Amino acid sequence: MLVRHLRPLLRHKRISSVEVRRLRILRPILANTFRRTLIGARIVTLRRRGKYLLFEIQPRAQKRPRIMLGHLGMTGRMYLLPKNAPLPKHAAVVLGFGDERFIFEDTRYFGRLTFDAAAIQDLGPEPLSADFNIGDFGARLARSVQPVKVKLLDQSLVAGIGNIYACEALFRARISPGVPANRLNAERVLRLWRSIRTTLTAAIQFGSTVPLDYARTGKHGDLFYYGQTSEHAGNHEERLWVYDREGQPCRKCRTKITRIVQAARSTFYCPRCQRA
DNA sequence: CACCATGTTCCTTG
DNA sequence: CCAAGGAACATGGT
Repeated sequence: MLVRHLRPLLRHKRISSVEVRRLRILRPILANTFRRTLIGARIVTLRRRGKYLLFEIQPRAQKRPRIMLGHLGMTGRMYLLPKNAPLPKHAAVVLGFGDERFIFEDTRYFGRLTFDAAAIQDLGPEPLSADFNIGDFGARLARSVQPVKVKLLDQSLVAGIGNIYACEALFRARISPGVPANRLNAERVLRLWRSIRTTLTAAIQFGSTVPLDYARTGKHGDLFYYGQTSEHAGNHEERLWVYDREGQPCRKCRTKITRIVQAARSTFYCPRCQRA
């Protein structure tokens, strides 16, 4: 969603200034290398890989384009502001273009903006692409004794699933989160494979979980924000089946949603709909 | 003060 | 070498 929103706004633009306000965001590269590559460079296009944004950059003095990786971590935001607008408190990197500025804001500074490609080397397949092969998926699950919920967060198994959609996909697949990955039978593996795809497809339909038009959407109501173009915008109370719904009735069977902790992360599930 | 938070990486242990 | 668990990173909301 963010890529779709930003791509037309950034495409073909030339970067005139680079301000790094939080070095940590560039890890492991140095601010000088980062600046040297970007000043005067043109943004060719934007893509996505898992949770990473890929900025294709054509540096001024080099032939080959370079790929800059962006990751939002937990609290990262990327958006454009007019040049005269005040910078937010946690602006980590600011790129100037003519009369606008691209802002990478990140309250907790867990996000990244870097040319280090190592981060995407070991990513698993894109779940909505033909690369997401059910045979490989089942084989990987069969080799792990980890609880299936924890395994879904492994980015080398499938790229891009985070804590929210791991919970949501398991609900749709009617699988209990604590089941060891290698104890899922073929039927459950198939249900999980399909649920990952329907969960993510629905999430894209509903809209983004981050504000896409920050300048206009300054108001922060709940955990979620919606893109202006979403057909379902405003329908957020219907959006999630289990995530962050501890104690509330399951939308299918009215049983109270349970919260447990796995690998130091919250897992939400319906103990009746999702059985071991 | 307590606990919680959309994520990844590093360190330790087995 | 690998897998798994936990802490660390850093800030803010409740």
